[in-house]
Amino acid sequence: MPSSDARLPRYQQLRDLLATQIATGTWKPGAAIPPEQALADTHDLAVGTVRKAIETLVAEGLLEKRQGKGTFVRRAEFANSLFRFFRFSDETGALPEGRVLNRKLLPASPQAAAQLGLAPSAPTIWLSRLRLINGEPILAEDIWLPADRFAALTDLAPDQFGDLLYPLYESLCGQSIAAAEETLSVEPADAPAAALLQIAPGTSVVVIERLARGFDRQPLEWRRSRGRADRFRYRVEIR
Amino acid sequence: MPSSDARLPRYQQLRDLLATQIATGTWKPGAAIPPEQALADTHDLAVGTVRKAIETLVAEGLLEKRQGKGTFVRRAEFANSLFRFFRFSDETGALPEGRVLNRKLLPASPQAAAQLGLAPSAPTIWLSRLRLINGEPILAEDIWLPADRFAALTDLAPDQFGDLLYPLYESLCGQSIAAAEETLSVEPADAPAAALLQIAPGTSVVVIERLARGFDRQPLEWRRSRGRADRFRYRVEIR
DNA sequence: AAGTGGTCTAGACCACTCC
DNA sequence: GAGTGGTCTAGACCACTTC
Repeated sequence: MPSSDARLPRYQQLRDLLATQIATGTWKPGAAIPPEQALADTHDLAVGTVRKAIETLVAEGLLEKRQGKGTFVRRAEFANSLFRFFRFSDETGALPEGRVLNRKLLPASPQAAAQLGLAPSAPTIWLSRLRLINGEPILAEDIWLPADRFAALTDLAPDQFGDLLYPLYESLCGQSIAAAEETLSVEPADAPAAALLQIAPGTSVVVIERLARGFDRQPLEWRRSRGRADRFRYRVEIR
Repeated sequence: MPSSDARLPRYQQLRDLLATQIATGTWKPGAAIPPEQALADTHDLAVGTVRKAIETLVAEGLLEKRQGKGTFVRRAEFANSLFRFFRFSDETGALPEGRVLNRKLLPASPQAAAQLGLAPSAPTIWLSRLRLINGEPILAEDIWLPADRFAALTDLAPDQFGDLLYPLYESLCGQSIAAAEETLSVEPADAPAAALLQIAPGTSVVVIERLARGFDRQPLEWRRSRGRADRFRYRVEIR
């Protein structure tokens, strides 16, 4: 379990404790955690040690400090942080529409199982989803989620998913996405993808494969997106 | 110049000073900087303050600590850190060959001037370069460099550039690449690119535009690379 | 004025590396 | 054993926010 080893430095132990409390909702996103002095008193630590624990959580993106006001649990803005890397021809940065076309309980595909660290054919929730800008289809997505963690999604009608999935994962399933790895490649469109994207079969599409992880680095979502190459624009900063 | 503002926190001033000394070669890459206590004495600071300055430089990737041994100037491993994002069909991770085909002193193109922050038509060094894996052309690159900072490259024969440019920038011109921004897109190959990549004109190619910056965030290199889409594989970690 | 985080100090002891 | 960074303390004063 994530219970801290007593041989670890004290600021690490406090960091782990605070991380657990944040994850289990002791303080809601946007709320303030206790002042540094209070934490120091209750845990019998020097303020400097508390500060170091908090600093690491700030660096990890879990907390946010505001001078003179306090230290706050950060709202997960992954919709922005992940999707602002996409810039299709529409330069307004408008939020793309998300439309869930299909949802099924399926045994994991070999690739999805391997990526998510599940047993072969473990139960997963599969989503087929289309993303549109100005009503024009841009991305066709296949999404696999471990069925046990995301059971709540089976009760939701497809038209109730909304434009963003990650806030839904958080509010409905208690699963927060903290980081992701993406791999990009190019391939010819197969017939179903071509139909969804309204392009000729065989036209080049960009493939974005994403493995999204929680704060504990556990894989939570495996996603394979295919996008129109002519509208594709992807921006990255390197170290 | 980058001389620190006295109103800044002292650890920031020390950070700036150390960064400048690293950039100007006071300590060579791989060498140790003075111990924390020595820095505290010479700059009349508490050790804790020195530690904070060093911590930020470690976080920025300029320094590296080794417990019990000292704090060292990090060797720039940009060959790895930048190019390991590329994984073409050759999965061995073999270093691609780099071949400079042409080098000219040219007035900057409008796009290059804008990206590099130069005056229109400012003098630049332009390189045409081909990258190959197993003798097979993979990437065709156009590279623009500000002529003043990279003057030393005009004396070098094209076949003496070697496979990696960034170590050359550092050793010959004293210019270190610290970070980069890349934008990916897809377009049809024009005739010259198609010829270099040995593909049919009009075939889809991946375009990677890269602006590389020094430690002081100054733009140093603007690069436009076109790659065979069928061999393209690009991997990114998001936060 | 009271409460918060931001900076800085001065010193203690521990853990690792090298000789 | 000497020298390095790693952890931790206890306290001071500053800057910002809120009342």
